[in-house]
Amino acid sequence: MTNTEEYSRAEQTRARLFSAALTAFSDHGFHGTTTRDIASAAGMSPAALYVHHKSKEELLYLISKGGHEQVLDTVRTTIASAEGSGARLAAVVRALVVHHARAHTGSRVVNYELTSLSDEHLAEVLDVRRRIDAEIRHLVEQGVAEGAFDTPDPHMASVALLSLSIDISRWYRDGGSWSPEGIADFYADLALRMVGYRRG
Amino acid sequence: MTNTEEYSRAEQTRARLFSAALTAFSDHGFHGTTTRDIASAAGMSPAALYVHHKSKEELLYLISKGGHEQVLDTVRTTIASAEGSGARLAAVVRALVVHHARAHTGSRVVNYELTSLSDEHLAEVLDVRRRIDAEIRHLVEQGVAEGAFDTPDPHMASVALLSLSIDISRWYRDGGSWSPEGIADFYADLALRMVGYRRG
DNA sequence: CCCCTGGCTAAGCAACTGCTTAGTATGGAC
DNA sequence: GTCCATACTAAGCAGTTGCTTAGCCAGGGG
Repeated sequence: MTNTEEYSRAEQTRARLFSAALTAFSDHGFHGTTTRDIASAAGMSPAALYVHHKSKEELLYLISKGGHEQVLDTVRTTIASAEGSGARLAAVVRALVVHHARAHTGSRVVNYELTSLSDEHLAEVLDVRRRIDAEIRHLVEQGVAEGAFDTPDPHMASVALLSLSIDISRWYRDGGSWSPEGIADFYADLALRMVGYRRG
Repeated sequence: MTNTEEYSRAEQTRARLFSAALTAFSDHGFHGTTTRDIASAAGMSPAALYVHHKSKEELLYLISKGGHEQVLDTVRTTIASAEGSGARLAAVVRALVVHHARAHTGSRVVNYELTSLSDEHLAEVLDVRRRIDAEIRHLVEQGVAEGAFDTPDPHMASVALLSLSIDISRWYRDGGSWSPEGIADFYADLALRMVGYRRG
């Protein structure tokens, strides 16, 4: 091993290919992106991609899986760090909004390119997705059980909450008049209204 | 003219190509769909596509433009047919939800394949989109002016309302346990909560 | 000094892409 | 019956696709 640095040369190259693929997939879609696009954006020849990754699809898989796991992690950490259903929901929505706005490029790939994954990879990603859904659903159901929330359908409400956050990656643009944090504050309030939160 | 029927043979063929393209674009994306896919799904040779359409992109344009115009039309008609800001908002959201659920295949293309349009076509479609946004924004602003709605940011609230409706086309699946109408009723209530509606 | 390994490239293959060309079948007008 | 516009197809062209092959090159260990 020649790895005296924190990250080996191979790891740095892999990271460059990863982020080149992420940007390209976000801008032109998976099928609209060529391996030559990715390689040249990473400053390498097309063949170099295959030194570090099995296929173009594997890059999409790494992006999708990693992106979903990051969201799941954020949700779990946020829920654990707040007390009370109202504060928890507000904090989670805030975190989800900030994430989907700041990382809107990656989030677009994560949420809109799933159909280009292989069956096995898709199943894996959908599994993480189900865990994210479950976290939000439990949070809303707990709030209702406690009497802090009032909604006729906790499941549908949780779908709507996640939906609202995810869709930010579709319309958010850098340099607009709304900051991720500004949207997050507004959406956190919106979320409490949606679940019929009443101060306890 | 040989057109004794209501629709000429050419019009029927164009419609078949249109709906074949719509399904294919929705399933595999614009770049993931080949002209051969579209033609064979419509029961024709690849060359037949070019008898009726200038290019593959033109089909996407027709789908996107038509889809957006249909939404604008629905929104305007619905607003005109209801009285009072609360009833209007509920009716519009209901209509938007039903549309994006029933026509989720087409709506996916309409909302997620815009980047594959030519610059001119994209500009045209974004123009219709801006008019849809404006309708919703005016509706919310009017409700606030009347004192029927209470929200700290009518513009952001209207973006959230549209966002929630559009994202249905991403997650809705036929044959699930939720009907378009069931979701619509829930979302109409959600919308009123989001804008802080108070009975007047 | 030589060699070997990890990281990379030039060249290219077979399949596929959007779209065109040149031509065929059909059915109504006259 | 002849004509002709309309609706279509078989074949193919030039460029592009994902990915492979064969080999080059730097640099550390022996």
